Amino acid sequence: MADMTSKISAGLERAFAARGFAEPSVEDLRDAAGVSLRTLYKYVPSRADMVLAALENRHQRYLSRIFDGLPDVPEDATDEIFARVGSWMATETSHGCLFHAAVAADPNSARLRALLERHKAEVASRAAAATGLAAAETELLVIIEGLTQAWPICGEAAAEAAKRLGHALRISLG
Amino acid sequence: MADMTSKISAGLERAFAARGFAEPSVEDLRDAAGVSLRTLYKYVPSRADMVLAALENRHQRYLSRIFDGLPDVPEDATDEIFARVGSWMATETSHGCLFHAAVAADPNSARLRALLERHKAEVASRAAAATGLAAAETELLVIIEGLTQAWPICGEAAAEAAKRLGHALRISLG
DNA sequence: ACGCAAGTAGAGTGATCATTCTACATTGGA
DNA sequence: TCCAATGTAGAATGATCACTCTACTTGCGT
Repeated sequence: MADMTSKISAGLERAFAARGFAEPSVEDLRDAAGVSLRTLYKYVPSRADMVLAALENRHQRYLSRIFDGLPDVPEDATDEIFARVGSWMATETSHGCLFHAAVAADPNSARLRALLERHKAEVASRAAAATGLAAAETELLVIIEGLTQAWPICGEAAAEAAKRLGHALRISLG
Repeated sequence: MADMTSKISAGLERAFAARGFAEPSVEDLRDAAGVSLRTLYKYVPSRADMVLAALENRHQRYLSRIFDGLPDVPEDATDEIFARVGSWMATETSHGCLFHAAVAADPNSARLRALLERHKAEVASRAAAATGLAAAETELLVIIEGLTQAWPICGEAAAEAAKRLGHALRISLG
């Protein structure tokens, strides 16, 4: 069932986001997914795969929450992206990026690294397209990453700082 | 002995930086510290304290590597800070900030959170002072955090982007 | 009705690992 | 010279935990 797969992925994402990657036992993950241990292992054959399934789910949710239905005017889209990243941090994650956290928890996993790079590459390229700042894709990524990591420390002030950096960048590009 | 304490802290920092916070067993940490298990536990009474000792050591090393002996001219100091952060990433850390990684590995530790905040607050305030951009401390923190997280993905290009953001920021502040 | 496909519940297993404990070695000061 | 402090080496211990297995239930197509 596709139902089962997405129910499990969503539950896993919630569990890892709330409690980190090290702490939850597979039995905790089973509770979060709302299925039996046997079924959980049928759809997701190891704990490492549970991490990947959770991140796959988050990737999709993040992209649609940040980039769907942005304003057409590039200046407005830029501010809106940073505002949405701030709101994402406020409601979904109290501490940093879940992809970086997963890699930090298991730095030797090549699959995890690959997923992180795919996620960030897509975020950067969509941001470049929506803001019309294609010549400054790396700068946009730096701002988004910085906002994400600074949020747990500075809160809303980080989003305001990101917007000001976006304006400064646009001006300096002429 | 003060010797023993700093030898142990340095070894622990090396081990956690190389292999993450989850993987190394206490016996691995003992090997990295170069002492016996008994002595290790005498100076650092639990694995959680070993993480804190490693981070304390890193905090000092990071501050002195990034901020010691900066140029007096604010423009030059700004570029130099970003260049040094890039060089730190290149030689010390392949993936992200060790403090964020530690918090991600154990999100419930209040001591770890406190240490992260103290570290970032000091980085931000020293950067603000050295660059003469005291009015934009949060922007500086966003750039440094962004550079640190984007480095594993973009490499040296992240440092160049950070420098351009620094210039744009200085211009926009008039 | 029936039987299979797919689910639940939860006990068992084997490995790993933080922490403690026992036994021994060294060293420097009185 | 002796002892007390501080170190090394590494074997128990006890808990946790990923993963497997057994036994039972349910719903659907024919």
